[in-house]
Amino acid sequence: MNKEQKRISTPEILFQKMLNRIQSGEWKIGNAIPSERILMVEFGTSRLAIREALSMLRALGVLETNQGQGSIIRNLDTEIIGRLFPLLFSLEGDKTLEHIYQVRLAIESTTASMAALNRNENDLKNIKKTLQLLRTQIETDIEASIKTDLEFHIQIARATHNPLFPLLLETIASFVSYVQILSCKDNPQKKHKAMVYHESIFEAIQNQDSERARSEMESHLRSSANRMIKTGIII
Amino acid sequence: MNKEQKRISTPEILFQKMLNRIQSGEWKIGNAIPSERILMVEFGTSRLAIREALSMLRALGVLETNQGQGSIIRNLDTEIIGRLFPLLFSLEGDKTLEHIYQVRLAIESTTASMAALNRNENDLKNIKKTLQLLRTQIETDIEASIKTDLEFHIQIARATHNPLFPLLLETIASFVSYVQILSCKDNPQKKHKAMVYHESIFEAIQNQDSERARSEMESHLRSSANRMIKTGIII
DNA sequence: ATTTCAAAATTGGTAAGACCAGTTGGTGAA
DNA sequence: TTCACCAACTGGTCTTACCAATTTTGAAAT
Repeated sequence: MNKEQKRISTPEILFQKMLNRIQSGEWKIGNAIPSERILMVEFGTSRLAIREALSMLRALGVLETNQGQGSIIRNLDTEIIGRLFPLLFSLEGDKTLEHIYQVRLAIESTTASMAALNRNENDLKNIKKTLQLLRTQIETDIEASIKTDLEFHIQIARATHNPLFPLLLETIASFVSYVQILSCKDNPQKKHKAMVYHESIFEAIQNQDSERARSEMESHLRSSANRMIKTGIII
Repeated sequence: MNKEQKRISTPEILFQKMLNRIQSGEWKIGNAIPSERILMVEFGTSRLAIREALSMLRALGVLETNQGQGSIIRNLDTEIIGRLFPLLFSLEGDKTLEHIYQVRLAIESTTASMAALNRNENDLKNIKKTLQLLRTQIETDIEASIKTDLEFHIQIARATHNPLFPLLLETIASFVSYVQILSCKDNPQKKHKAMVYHESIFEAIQNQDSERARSEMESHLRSSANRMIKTGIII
């Protein structure tokens, strides 16, 4: 029983038309698009429909709007993927701590290795700075050090010069940070151990030793994963 | 000179709030959300703002709306993400492609290895069936074989028994399926080569040889990534 | 009592008009 | 010339009204 074609609403049509204009180059990236009032007469529709279509473009990250100025077309990079990842992950059930760590292991053993090959001096400087911050925080402010720890890993991901890796990592990590806080407290021995790993990873990346970077990262993650899973803390 | 915080518009806020409701499970997938009139009083805002927020959700594919019925929360299928791909072509089309392949490599070299260790007989049966289907399709129906190819990779990801891997892979892969269709046409030699890799990967998983599974998968992906990037196919 | 079917109520879709809130640029005063 | 202020843009929001599709209701016919 073939249902009728679903009526396509006006904003939907406008959305498609605008998308076409962008793809065809009629609306160039970086340039401003006509004002809502103008679009209104141009498309022969109400402002409401225009605004809803623009909202859709905004939701996708193709459009950036500022009051008083207008809207400009943005270059839609891989950021959109990052925007959708959290949604995908939260809607799908069944995340155990172990699952998350397996993914993290897959991602980070690669980022460590790639970072060792692709890092430039600036990357190195950033990672080093974060590492130093971590070194002091780990003795004083546990909660802050968790954040810095994540930042350290993200810095490494950035050094791959593939924007997807930091995005992915942030998404994944948002699921575990809570646990880390509970786990790391009052465990000076473990803290020290983690710090040693961090230093080793940094060294390997500095020396562009991709294999060692990968294996140190693996050991680091495995050890912290084990610790947490053993303590039985589930998110 | 720190710019003021950009004013966040009402629809934007509503969008976030609604997203939270979805993620928190207050609005369940498959269920209808309250009508626009009700949301209007609930959030204490005008219907316009509500509608713009709903438009954003629609644009992301999390909401499906039908006149006279209302709106229901959709499970965000990874397919919709693939639809966005044509948007991220502009300047960095090939670079984006490369980035995606790097992530795929990170994920799949791990899934192959893990699958070799964790697969059970049922997994094996599924993979084998898909592989056989692929063998026949690759001679006859290219388009279908692209889908089956992806299915093969996802089967492997499933065999890790970590649900995050297939999810991740689907997301990533949905971006490239477009390209593959264009790329694989009329290239019997490459098709054969890909098939050989597939067989090898399967063998390794069957024999629970995790190291070989990893390396075969790596070679496979590298070779197909190279092919596509070299041919310079941009959508 | 059950079935049927048309009217009513409910849902989203669209329009028009008014006004608020930032930004820009021009114009007049210092 | 320089500075301050005031239009005239821009998007942001609300109200009201009405259209269109669907579902629900309830009364009439069986």
